[in-house]
Amino acid sequence: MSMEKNYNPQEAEDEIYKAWEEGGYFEAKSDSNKKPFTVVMPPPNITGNLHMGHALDQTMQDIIIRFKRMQGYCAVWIPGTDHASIATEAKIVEQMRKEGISKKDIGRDEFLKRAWDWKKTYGGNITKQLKKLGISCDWKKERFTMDDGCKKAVKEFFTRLYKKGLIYRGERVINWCPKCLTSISDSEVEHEECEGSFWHIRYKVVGEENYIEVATTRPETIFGDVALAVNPEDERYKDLIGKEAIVPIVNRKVPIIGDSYVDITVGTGVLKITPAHDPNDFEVGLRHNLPIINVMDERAYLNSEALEFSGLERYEARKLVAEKLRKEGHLLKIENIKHSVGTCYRCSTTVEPRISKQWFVKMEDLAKRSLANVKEGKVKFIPERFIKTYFHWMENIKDWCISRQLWWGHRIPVWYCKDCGEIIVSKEEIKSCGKCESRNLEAESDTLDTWFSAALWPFSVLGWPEKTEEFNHFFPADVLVTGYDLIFFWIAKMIFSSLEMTDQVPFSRVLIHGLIRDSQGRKMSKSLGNGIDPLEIISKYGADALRFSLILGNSPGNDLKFFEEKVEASRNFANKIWNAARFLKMKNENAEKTSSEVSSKISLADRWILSRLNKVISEVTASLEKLDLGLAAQKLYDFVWDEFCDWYVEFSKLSKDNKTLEFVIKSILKLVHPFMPFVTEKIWGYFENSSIMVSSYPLFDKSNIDEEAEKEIETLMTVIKTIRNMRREMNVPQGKKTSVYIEVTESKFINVLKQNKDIICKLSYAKEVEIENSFNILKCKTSINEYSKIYIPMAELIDKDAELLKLEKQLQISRQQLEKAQMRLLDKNFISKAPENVIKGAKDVEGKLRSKVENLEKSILEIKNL
RNA sequence: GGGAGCAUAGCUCAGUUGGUUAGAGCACUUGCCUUACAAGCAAGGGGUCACAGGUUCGAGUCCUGUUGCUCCCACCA
Repeated sequence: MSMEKNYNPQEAEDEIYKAWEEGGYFEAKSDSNKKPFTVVMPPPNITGNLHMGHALDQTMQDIIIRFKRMQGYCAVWIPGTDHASIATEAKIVEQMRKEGISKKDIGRDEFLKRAWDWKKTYGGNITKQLKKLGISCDWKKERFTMDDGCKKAVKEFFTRLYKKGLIYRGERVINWCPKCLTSISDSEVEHEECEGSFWHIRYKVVGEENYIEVATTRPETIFGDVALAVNPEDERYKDLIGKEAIVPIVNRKVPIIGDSYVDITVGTGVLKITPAHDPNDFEVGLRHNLPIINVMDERAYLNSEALEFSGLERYEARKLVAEKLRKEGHLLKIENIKHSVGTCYRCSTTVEPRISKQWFVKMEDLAKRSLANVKEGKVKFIPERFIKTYFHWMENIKDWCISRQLWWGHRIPVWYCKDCGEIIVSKEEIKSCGKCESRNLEAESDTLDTWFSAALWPFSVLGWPEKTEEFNHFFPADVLVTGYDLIFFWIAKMIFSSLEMTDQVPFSRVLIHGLIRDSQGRKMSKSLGNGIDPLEIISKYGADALRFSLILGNSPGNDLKFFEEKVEASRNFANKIWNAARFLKMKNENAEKTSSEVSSKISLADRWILSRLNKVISEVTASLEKLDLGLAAQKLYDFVWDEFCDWYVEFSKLSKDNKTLEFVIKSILKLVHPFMPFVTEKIWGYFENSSIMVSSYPLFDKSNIDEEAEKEIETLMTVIKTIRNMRREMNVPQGKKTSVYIEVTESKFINVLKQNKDIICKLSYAKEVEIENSFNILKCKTSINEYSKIYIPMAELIDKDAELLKLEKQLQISRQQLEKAQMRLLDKNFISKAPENVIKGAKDVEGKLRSKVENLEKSILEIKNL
């Protein structure tokens, strides 16, 4: 089968992926006696569509796992999806809204049935899309965060923490999303800087004529005011402590209290205390035994506490309350300020602090332990700097609110006895109260934070809490790949959960990547409409091109801007490899036809490329071991394109022996395979009967390192480049062959140059090449490098003056460089302090420059004497 | 308020533990359909590595400060 002129990914990819799956190459057996290497996939949301972030994340994991698999590890990559409780529930609710029904209309069971149906229909979309990227995860091990195994793990986790006293239920002011209608945790709140106002309101002091001025950003919560607070140290107000003030509009008498929480420098230094609507006010309220008045419902509409404002939405109410305050003369002024507002990370609605009963995980001890383990280096962050982010967060962590007022999710395994009030926490379904034997039980209706189950992912996917062979073999994971935006949401939670449940860290290294932005550096988002669909890019350029462009030249942890041009360049690279292979194939076929004898003697070019290949193998392997994927890709790109294609392939056109060519191409295919799995597999198929996936990764072979050959080839290249450059300067068209005379000034290279005359001749487009120690040729175009002086006889084209000018300019530059180099060598400090190899390098440079200067001087003299 | 990152060619970015002449891709100029590849080949132009100090024989790289941009965290009502 012949190879087309250009590689066509569209035709190849799906077929290859199918063959891989059918071949079972993605599967890892836990009974394998190979050393395990484990990667656990961050589960994409079932509601999600493939975006560039996934593409990056998945590609990185795939490169690592393919590399390790080829190295001979029992490499397993476990895929799965996340139930994404808020996002999915919102989707179902929206779907129902279109049908004109609500959650209440159909009830919990019917709702869950719909949700599961939805999951069955659409939940697999994202996995289908992932496959387009060519990822080699073990689909037979695919999991879902709400499958039976995960349910078991969640119950185990919850009950064990509860028994240890690490989970508790309590009434707190939590973050409430009035749109999603659920509590959310601190990490699910995003802070946004926005324009706001300070409303300065006066409160009358009871029994006195004076007023106190209070500044607030939220006048609508005035109905929940239960005190005014000042700092006891504040000279302006300390006499007021113990007195009472009257809340305007509601005309309620409230105490004026002293609390050191109040910041003297902020606003007027007086704070209105609204315990139901601010977490700090809540704390103040606790300290001073104040009542709690909730003035809003779950949608953030004012309730009956708000008098005539009841039933109004919070922003509407804010306006009207301020207006009434103004009319009554209590509004002193409005000051424009910038302040930060918490918003829901799912729907961007401004969160409402809300008092309610919720379940919490006590974080202090868990955080301490996970901090200690990371500090000991049991989990390494790549790049390292993110460890600081992690430490800072862990050191300042507060209890984690885990209950959600949603239906789609893991139901909290708790029952309340309606008779004796007992709280029963159990992994099993409970029918009667263990204390009073009453059967009058009520199950907890809340579900758990999605991240609660995600926290267990690295071990729940391996069968935990059951004692499975897989868990023993594959846990803990070796690498976790994810974005820096998930450090708090996920990485931190996995670490403490794993330590608590398994006494081990969940993974030894975390590879953190950045965000993908559009070409202007903006986040890709639905609202901006600047998202680029990876599937479209794949269908246009192929998955390999997309993968490579996301990896090439990117260092870990940095954001990256997406440019289609880069994908194009990557596609061209795939095509370049394709064509190198095509060249080999054609060459092999021709050789068969002519069936001429090939010499078994290994040529200089062969020695050189094998030496270079082995250095590249060693460098790329080292980069991949360090998880520096971008650097590895860059090294491969440079080697394949510049050294192999541009030089070696050209050299090989003069040789009948294809052995080294074939060996190097096959090695390149293997090295590139983790990055570009499809094109390498496709090409491999033209030469081998097996899959490249089961081939072994190239090993560094020290015996192939040949410094002499490298040095000699470098000399050849320099000479060839000089000739090409001369031709270009003289405007000799590519097709026109010239004679070339090479006067070798560095005599040790004369044999090499002579032996490889044919190479020089071909690659410098020469008619004939003469190589000697000296020539006596006049009226020639000349050029000088450190090894030689080159003549091209094109007398009619030579402008003597111009030539002189050029050479003199060159001489001047070279002299300056030489002078600098000599100064260095004369510097006693340098000679005594610099390491030997550096001094040797400096001497080499000086030698080269000196001979170049000498050559130039000689040439100038010759031309002058013409 | 605290922390982190970035600043290198027109654009996007690499640049290992400091080592001398700072790289790549894209873009640009010029010439080539040289039978692997025009998705290509060859040659070329373009950089006081943000600024100011310091350490060092030697600094894009390490230290200090300044400026500009970005992000994260935080209970200033």
